[in-house]
Amino acid sequence: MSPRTEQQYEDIRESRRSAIMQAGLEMFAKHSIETASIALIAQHAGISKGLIYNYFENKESLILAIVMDGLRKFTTLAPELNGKTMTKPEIIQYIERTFSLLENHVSYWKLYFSIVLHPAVMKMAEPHLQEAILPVVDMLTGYYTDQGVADPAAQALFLGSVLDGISLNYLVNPDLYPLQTIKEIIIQKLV
Amino acid sequence: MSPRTEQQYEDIRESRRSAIMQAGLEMFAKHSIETASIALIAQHAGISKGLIYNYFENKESLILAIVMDGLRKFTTLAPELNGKTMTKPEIIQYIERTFSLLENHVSYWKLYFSIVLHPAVMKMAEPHLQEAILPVVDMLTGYYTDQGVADPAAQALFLGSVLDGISLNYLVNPDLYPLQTIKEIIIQKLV
Amino acid sequence: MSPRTEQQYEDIRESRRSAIMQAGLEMFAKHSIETASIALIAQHAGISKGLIYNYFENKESLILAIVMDGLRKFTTLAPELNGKTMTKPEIIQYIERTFSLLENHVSYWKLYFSIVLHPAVMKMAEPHLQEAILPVVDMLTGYYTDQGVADPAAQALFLGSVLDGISLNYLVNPDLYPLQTIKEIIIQKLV
Amino acid sequence: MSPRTEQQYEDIRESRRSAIMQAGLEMFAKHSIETASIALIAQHAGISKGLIYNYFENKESLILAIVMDGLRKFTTLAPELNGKTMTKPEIIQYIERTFSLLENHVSYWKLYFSIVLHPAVMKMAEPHLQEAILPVVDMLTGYYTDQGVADPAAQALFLGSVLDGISLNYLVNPDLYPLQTIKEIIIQKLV
DNA sequence: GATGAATGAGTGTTCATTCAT
DNA sequence: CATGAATGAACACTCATTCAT
Repeated sequence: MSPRTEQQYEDIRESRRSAIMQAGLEMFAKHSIETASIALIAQHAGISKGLIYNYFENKESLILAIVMDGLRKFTTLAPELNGKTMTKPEIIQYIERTFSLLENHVSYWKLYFSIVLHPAVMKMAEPHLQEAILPVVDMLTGYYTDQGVADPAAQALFLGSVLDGISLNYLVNPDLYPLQTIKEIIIQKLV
Repeated sequence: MSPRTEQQYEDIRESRRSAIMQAGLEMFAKHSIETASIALIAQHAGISKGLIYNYFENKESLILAIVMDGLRKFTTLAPELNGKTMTKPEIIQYIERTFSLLENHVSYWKLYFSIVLHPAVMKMAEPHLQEAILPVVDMLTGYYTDQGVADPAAQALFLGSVLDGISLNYLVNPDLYPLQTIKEIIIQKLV
Repeated sequence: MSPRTEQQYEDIRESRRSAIMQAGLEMFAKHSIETASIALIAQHAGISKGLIYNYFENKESLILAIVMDGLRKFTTLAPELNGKTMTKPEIIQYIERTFSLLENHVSYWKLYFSIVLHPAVMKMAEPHLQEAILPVVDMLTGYYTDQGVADPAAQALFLGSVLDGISLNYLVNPDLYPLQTIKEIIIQKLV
Repeated sequence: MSPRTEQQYEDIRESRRSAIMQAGLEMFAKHSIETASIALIAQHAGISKGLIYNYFENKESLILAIVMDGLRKFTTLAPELNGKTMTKPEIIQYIERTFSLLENHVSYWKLYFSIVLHPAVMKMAEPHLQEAILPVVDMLTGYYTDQGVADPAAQALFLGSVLDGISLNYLVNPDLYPLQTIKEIIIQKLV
């Protein structure tokens, strides 16, 4: 008789929103950002097309929300430094966590790369990507500065690029890429 | 006013085909594979839409042709080995050539990555990509075997991944990425 | 905390219904019949979408109710004649009342005209419009018959058309249209 | 074998464009601007939806083109004055021409009114409407100035409003409205 | 070889309406 | 009485592809 309570509505919205983002992530990763239609995502989520627009203003907003959500997972990997710089065990742990994240969220990382390379979408996501990546780069730069290497910023950028390249190759064929062996090579050569 | 010779027709066809591929490459890189329409490519090439179908069966074929063409440029970078393995100067030269190619064909490499990440197109291009990359991986594996490292195949794969990662980061922002400094780091650490 | 009486329920219903119609009128006039959505009207009235359907069967019924309500305001302008015909002061007063109504209900009259011109809605509203306008036309015809003009019915129709035309032009730009001057011209020329 | 000549393409385009505008006019007048869909217009014109977009950028452009076309017919009604003012026979002839135009283009004038009253569309068409109407108002003002009436501008505006009102009432029910009789009343009372 | 008019399936998005609560 | 999540049909618009010339 009475309408649902505020809390009930909130719960419904939260779980639906999550489900749509999950379905979106899977379809975007499987098909590509343009090829995965809203209709397909809706079907995959088991809801009507129209409902997606009850939760996201448009396709772009949905993509951005997915990216931001994934980015949050990424940024929480870094240890709390509180002004100190990283120790060697910490950076090793950070690399290992990055690889775990990669293995546990293959779909998200596929999406991440397709966005980084997609001219239109990148324009929209880049500010947020930069914001998320900057503290990581700073952290790595601080580490290499402590190590006394010649050009710490370039060294940090290099490590970042290496992690990207490995991620990319791993994602193209997760089953065949020897991620563990590669991880050991990184730690041995670059840390 | 005599009719054109067979050879002349052949030349016209070849140069038209080339122009279409060039226009396609530029538009695919600037917009994205889905966003760049056949109409746009035709306009960019200064010809009619219909004519493109006189040279390529469909959009997919055009993309594949562009990729194969770029891949050919990539595979000819490797030195002629004739059964021998690479020397250190040769591998350094190979890395330098790779970077030159990158700097001279930014558009192509953007396209290359967007294809590698694009699920639908990749299915079509992957066999050819593998075929092109295999001899390079073999070559690098041979080099690391000579060096006596523990796992030469993994080491070769690692170097390939690193080159990919650097290419990717360079392409996202070619003006800001310190490609020369990074190159020196690679040679120092990985060769 | 006793339950509401029948009368209280009735009052709530009546005031809600009124508020919805007011919000509808404003939104239909501001946007247009098709562009003003039920969601917008609900928002403007400060209620939920669903509640509108508790008071009106559908969008069309809401429009019709608004039109009928406005029409009632219009028909009550005419003086009580009780079988007599209008005098000159009465017709002048009638014209002045019409213009006052126009100035006081700009939004309604915009809606009125958009409905008159709207093929689909008109089919639905026309019988009611005719029914409301007929006595006015009869009244004017009676007046012109008394004046002994050649074709009193045409004269009455003419005055009606003139009032429509002035209303239309006034509504398109209420601030710039010299309604008072125009009123004087009507009285001078047509009464 | 060879493609069509420029002239042939031009002819095709011209006749198709006309046909689309004609179909658009009819459907917009019959259903209303929002209710008449592009699909309906295409069907009425016997072509595909997509083709309309080969000739008009979007629905708005099609509407605007139809309005401008109709407006041109309207503005060519006025006599060539070359700085002189209108004589009484000329203004009578102008009014008669206006009514003929009305009778011959009922659909167009329905559309005209629906546009004038449509908030969104009006914003787009208003500058053009004003531009077209201004010289007519000036012409009428000149005439009344010659006649020595008290407020010639208001008088001209009044005549314009009257013509609008008559048009409106005529269009609502062309078969029953006594246009000829009304015309005589106008000439007798307002000229 | 070359053109561009034409098609039609597909896209993102909107919105009146329903209904469980 | 009142809510807003949910639906689905409809819409404007795009684009790879075909084909008469």
